[in-house]
Amino acid sequence: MSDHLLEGLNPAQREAVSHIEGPLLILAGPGSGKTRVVTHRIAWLLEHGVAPARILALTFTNKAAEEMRSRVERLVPGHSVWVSTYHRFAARLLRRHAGLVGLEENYTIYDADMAGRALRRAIERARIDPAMFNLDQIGSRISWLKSQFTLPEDYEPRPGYPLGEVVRRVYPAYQSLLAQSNAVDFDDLLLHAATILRDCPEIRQSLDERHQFVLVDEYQDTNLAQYAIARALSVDYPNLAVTGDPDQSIYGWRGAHVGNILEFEKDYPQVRVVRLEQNYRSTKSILRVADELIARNLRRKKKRLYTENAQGPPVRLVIYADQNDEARAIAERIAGDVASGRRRPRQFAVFYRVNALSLPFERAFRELGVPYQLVQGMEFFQRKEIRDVLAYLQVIHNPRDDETLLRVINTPARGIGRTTVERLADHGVSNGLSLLEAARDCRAISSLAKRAAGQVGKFVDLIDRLAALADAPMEEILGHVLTETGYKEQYNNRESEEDQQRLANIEELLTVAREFDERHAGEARLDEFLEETSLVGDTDDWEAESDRVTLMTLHASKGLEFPVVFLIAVEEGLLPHERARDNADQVEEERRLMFVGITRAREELQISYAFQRDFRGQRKITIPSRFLMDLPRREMETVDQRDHARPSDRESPAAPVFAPAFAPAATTFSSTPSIRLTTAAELAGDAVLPAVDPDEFTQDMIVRHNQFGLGRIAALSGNGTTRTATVDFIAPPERRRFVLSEGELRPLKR
DNA sequence: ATTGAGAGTTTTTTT
DNA sequence: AACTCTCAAT
Repeated sequence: MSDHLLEGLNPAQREAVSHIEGPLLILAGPGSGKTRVVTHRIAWLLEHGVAPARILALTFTNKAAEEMRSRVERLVPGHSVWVSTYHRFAARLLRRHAGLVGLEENYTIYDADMAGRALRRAIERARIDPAMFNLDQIGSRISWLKSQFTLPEDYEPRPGYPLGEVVRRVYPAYQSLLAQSNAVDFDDLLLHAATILRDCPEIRQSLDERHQFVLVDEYQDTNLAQYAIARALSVDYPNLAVTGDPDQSIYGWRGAHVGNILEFEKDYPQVRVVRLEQNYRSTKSILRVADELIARNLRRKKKRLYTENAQGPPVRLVIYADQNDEARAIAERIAGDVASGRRRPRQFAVFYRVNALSLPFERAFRELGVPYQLVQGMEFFQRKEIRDVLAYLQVIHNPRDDETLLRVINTPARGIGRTTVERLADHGVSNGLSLLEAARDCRAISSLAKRAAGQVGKFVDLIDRLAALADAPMEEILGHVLTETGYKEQYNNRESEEDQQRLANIEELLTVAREFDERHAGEARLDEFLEETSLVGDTDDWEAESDRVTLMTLHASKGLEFPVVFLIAVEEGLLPHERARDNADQVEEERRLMFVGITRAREELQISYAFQRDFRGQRKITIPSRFLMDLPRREMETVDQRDHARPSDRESPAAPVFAPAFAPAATTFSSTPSIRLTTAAELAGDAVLPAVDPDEFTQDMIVRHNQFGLGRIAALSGNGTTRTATVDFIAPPERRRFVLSEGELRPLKR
């Protein structure tokens, strides 16, 4: 009856899909059809009589959750299986049992920014000199402890470890500050949930019973708190199925515990282990390089990877003269393939270890008119203006939240300065009041200036007016927030690009609210809206559909695939990163990171490094990465591109002036002496292009235009100054005509 | 309350 | 190089 679910699967995949009861460990190599197996298994469970409400699938990202949900939906339309991120699951659990960990159900979830503010105050309160350690160091240490399921009272720092001593004092102060504001940070969601499950047998039992079949994705990335949650749900009903690949564990630095997957068999001795080793993604050439590399890691479960895919072209290993040549040559290679119609921009990806390496590529792509998207940057809900506006909603929902109140009390500026705030806070502390309550007393606080008291009074009235709307639709509440706080007004009269963008973002937020209202017709709830907006993440906004070259860090690339991958800057200090150098475990993690990058490639892979690189304002001769020694070099194509390089000891001028990359590229792949050809007039900013004789243009020639990017000449007509060309542009695809003597078009190559 | 100089940093970041 | 943070001056 459910044989269709096994169709087209290999024996290992079938074994995993048709497994029903008992613990299951799926070791899934890259490109082995893991998601397919997991979704088919859910469908299989449903077809074999498991009630949808008994199934819980936990993922790390919203994106993964969304993907899983929709793929199950395709197999079993109308299913109601709960697919959730760990954090969302924990947030729900916490909302029902907040009291058990000293919270109220209307608690606020702090994002990184708010958590940082709270931490700053906690450091002050613990009387630690903030200059001793930077905020991030302390913050990430606390975050690490939380991921290890270590509560403040359990923390014993190593003696003689100064940061540990500081953390020992700050951590409890930070936690009590959060508790006082009835707030949690991201780590707390997991920590509190795990604590409740550990300390309350009845709750644990009932949830275990409710979620009899638990599936966990990317198990190699679970930290101890997450592990505790998954295990607590699988005691009486040990139908825990985890999937993962130890070789793709790249979040150890955040507390992910590879041991969780390596030791799963100890936790559940009767576990069924299924290995998905056949790769359906990459060519033999690529997979072989990946396999050789990862085999050098000592602490791993041996796994052989194989594929029945084609051999494919050899993996290329290229050395460039410097970072600009690297970027330039790769951009040209991509531009060429796109222009010739061989590939689309979306088929390419460039991976690097740190975000700072993207710069030369952005410049090169822009100059060549190649569309690209940078996966990074500030995601919508983290933008300041959005956070500011949402902060008002948080205050309405959780009036005890001092931290957030501090954020909004003078945003936009309303004459409540630091001294005023301090006096309010003093009054609050000495009378056991929250900041908002203290503010209500403003007229009774003697230290407060008349004028200041008046401003505070107005602010309290404002909050009260907004709070009266708490049950209204989100769009309405937000509308009032925007007008009554004057937040929108402060941008209205300005014209700078930045402010216009902010206004547009605020408009966009209103749209988000409207959609939320529609989805929750009639009973839009503030708490759900806040939960939703707090727990949406980054990289969720990477668009697979848009036809652009992707630029991203190796970390961000996990879970994705591209026909052609360029892995750049494979140099000591960058990959492996210098911070990992002295620690064998960390070097192994760096190697896994490279493994992840390599295995994203389907058809073509190029690994490169530069002879010399400018980084952090310093020019250095690089040392090729030790990982290059781990590769099967004989089976690869090694290319030394340094000779083609232009001398690089001159300054690179600002890009826009030279935006027209009329650099005649000599041959494929070689870099071009573009800036060398710059004339004095161009240096002066006139951007006078060297004239191109209209007759030089030929049918099918690849040309570029400053505004429209790359295109191909579809037709030519006329002669001399009236000669015109019809050009088909690539992205976006459109056709335009040009009079060639006007000089807007340049051949890509001459 | 906002600006600016000067100093100090600098990975990766699913939530 | 580019960013953030701090502190002091306006």
